[in-house]
Amino acid sequence: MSNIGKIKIKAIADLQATTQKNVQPEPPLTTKNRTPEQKGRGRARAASTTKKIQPKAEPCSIIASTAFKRSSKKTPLPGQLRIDSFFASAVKNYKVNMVPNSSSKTVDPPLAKRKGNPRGRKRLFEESTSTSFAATDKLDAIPSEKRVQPSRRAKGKENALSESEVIDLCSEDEQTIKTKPSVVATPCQTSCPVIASKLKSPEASVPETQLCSPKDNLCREEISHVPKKFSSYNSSPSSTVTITKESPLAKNSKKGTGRKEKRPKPCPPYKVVEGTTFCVDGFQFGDIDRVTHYFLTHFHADHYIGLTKKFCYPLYVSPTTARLVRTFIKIDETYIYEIDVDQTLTVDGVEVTALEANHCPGALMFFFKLRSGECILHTGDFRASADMESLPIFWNHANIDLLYLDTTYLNKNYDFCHQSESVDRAVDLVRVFLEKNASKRILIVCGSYVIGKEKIWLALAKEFNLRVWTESNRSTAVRCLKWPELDSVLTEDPREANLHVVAMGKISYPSLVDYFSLFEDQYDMLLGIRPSGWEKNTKPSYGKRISTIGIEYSEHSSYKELERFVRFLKPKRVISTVPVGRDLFVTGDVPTQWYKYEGRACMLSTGYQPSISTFLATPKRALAKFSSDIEVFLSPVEENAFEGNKDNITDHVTIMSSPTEEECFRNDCEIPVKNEPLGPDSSPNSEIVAGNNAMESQIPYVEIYIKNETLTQCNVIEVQKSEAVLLSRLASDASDDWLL
DNA sequence: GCGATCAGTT
DNA sequence: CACAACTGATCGC
Repeated sequence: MSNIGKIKIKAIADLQATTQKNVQPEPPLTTKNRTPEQKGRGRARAASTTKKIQPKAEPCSIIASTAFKRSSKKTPLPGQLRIDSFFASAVKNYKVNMVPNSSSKTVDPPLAKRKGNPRGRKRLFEESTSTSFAATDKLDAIPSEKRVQPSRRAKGKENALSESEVIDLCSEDEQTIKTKPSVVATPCQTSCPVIASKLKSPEASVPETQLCSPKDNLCREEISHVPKKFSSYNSSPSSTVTITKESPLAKNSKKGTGRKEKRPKPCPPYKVVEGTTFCVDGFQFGDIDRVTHYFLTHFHADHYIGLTKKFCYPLYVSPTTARLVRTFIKIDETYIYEIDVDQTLTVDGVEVTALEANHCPGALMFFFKLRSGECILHTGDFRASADMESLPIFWNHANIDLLYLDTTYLNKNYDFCHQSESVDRAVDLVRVFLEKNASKRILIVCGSYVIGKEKIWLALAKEFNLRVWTESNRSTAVRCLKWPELDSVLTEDPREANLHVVAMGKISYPSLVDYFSLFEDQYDMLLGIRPSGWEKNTKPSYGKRISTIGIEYSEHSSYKELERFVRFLKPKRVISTVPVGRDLFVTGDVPTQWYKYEGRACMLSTGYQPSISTFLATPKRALAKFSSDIEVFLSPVEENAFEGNKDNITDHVTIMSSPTEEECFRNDCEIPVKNEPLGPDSSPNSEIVAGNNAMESQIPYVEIYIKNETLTQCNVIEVQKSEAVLLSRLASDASDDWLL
């Protein structure tokens, strides 16, 4: 094959230089380029280091940062090549030359923090005690329509199993009922998770650094208010986690008061990460047997429900969520472990990496890499985006064994525009409204959750130069976000603000009528804004005094976004974490064709993979390390091109296009691959054909034959051979049945 | 005062 | 009517 017609477009070194790939910890971001959230993070950290022992901030403990600019595009650019085609069309004798093990980043565990005292008691979302305006409390209470509560149903009737029942999480398919383990640990063992970890098998024992440090004293102190835990720590170590039906949180049962025993809900299996003793977003199930660490993905009530100040296990949260938990729930500081976006901690031998979930502020996804090498992603609540496909961790860990997926909108009917479009639409509608009523004094009232939806009201405030007032609980929450732009528009005095942010439930006509009555003297009109996933195609309602507009705005993935995300990850298994009805045990059904690839036909899937250019632009993706004494081989093409002068080209391979292939493209015929016939799936529609026929000679190279008109001027791309190996690995994983 | 849990709201 | 995420109310301690 000749090199005629090949043009070297860009050395990978240049690409890497521009993307600061993999090598060093990311330099501090300039304020200018950071998102408010990121800015907040930095500040929060600086501010919070006074008391708390931070996890070791070794450079290697932070795998990578994805704090690069995120595109708002939902689909790859037209000219981009899709890597799924690359995977799918691997030639039949595709062989992979595995490199010497890349130096894996080892990460030190977050050190145990043992200090702090239980704090005083306070209600969640208590009323603020002081505002500059007397109406504030009144505002907080609006609307306070009294409802008569019907008589309540019997407690615990739903899913109530006998206390001797446990769920075996060996297999998601086989939830068998077993007898509760008879072994009960001592009070301190059971109440102190750190001690509890020690009781586990040797290989599962925690590092010294994770043990209770002021020797267990605190653990003992905790016993007094720690509910007794029924656990079996002497059972053999395995991936099995059992969940007791009876909870020690049923402290009432211990009091012998004769009161009917209160049992927590049984814990659905998807709350516990398989192969670990980690529970994600499951706090309402009492003590879960053998669960030693808890993770809270974000601070929304349906996720932290059950988390109270009595909580006494290690809790892993983002810094933002940590501030919210400290503020509203006040669990013992001892148990809060912060993990920031793109940070990796080793927890009980499991590498845990936090990823931005694109949900509400502080929302995380958790990527678990088990001792076994198994990789598990838990999305928490998230909104999938194409940008996530550039996350280095997905490229550096090509195999996801299990995906816990937020399937909130797992229905083809759910299709949302991008959040930026929602924001633009809100701004446009408000602008039109303001222009049409230019002579009027207008109060804008925007619905919101305690956290979430900030982008909408912040955009309005900035665009129209509005001051913002919000209810006291939300105001407190917003301060926890450490988002300077939000702080800068907020005011304590509702009279000073012409944009009020209130609970979503108050954005209804009758409620707004009541609300407006408080400000009639100050305004002529009120415009209510409802940002919600349900506001698709809803028409604004314009009234003489009260108007409302709905803004399609979702913080969960649309169906298409979900599909694309799952197709991108190609996990071996998927477990939905979203119940479809009232029964927490019944969750969504993720279409298996999104991730199960059987036979060749399935490998022709299109449309949901990132492009090669996305891959190349991914900052900090891992590069396999080559030691200097490994001889570097070149593809035959390169050898021809450089006539054996390997020294100049020692660390690259070639991704090249073939003139023959271009010709074939023009002629719409099959693409010949060097020395090999094409596999049957390499139809003319394949955009990229990858080949590596160098297994015999252990040559780490990959050739990618590009078939795309837009790249005819840039047919040859150099990549580092280690990247080629990574590509090979990805390709081989995706197409095992194409290997000899 | 606290936590559990329900119904109701958008 | 989907729904998530509250919000308010009651109950039992």
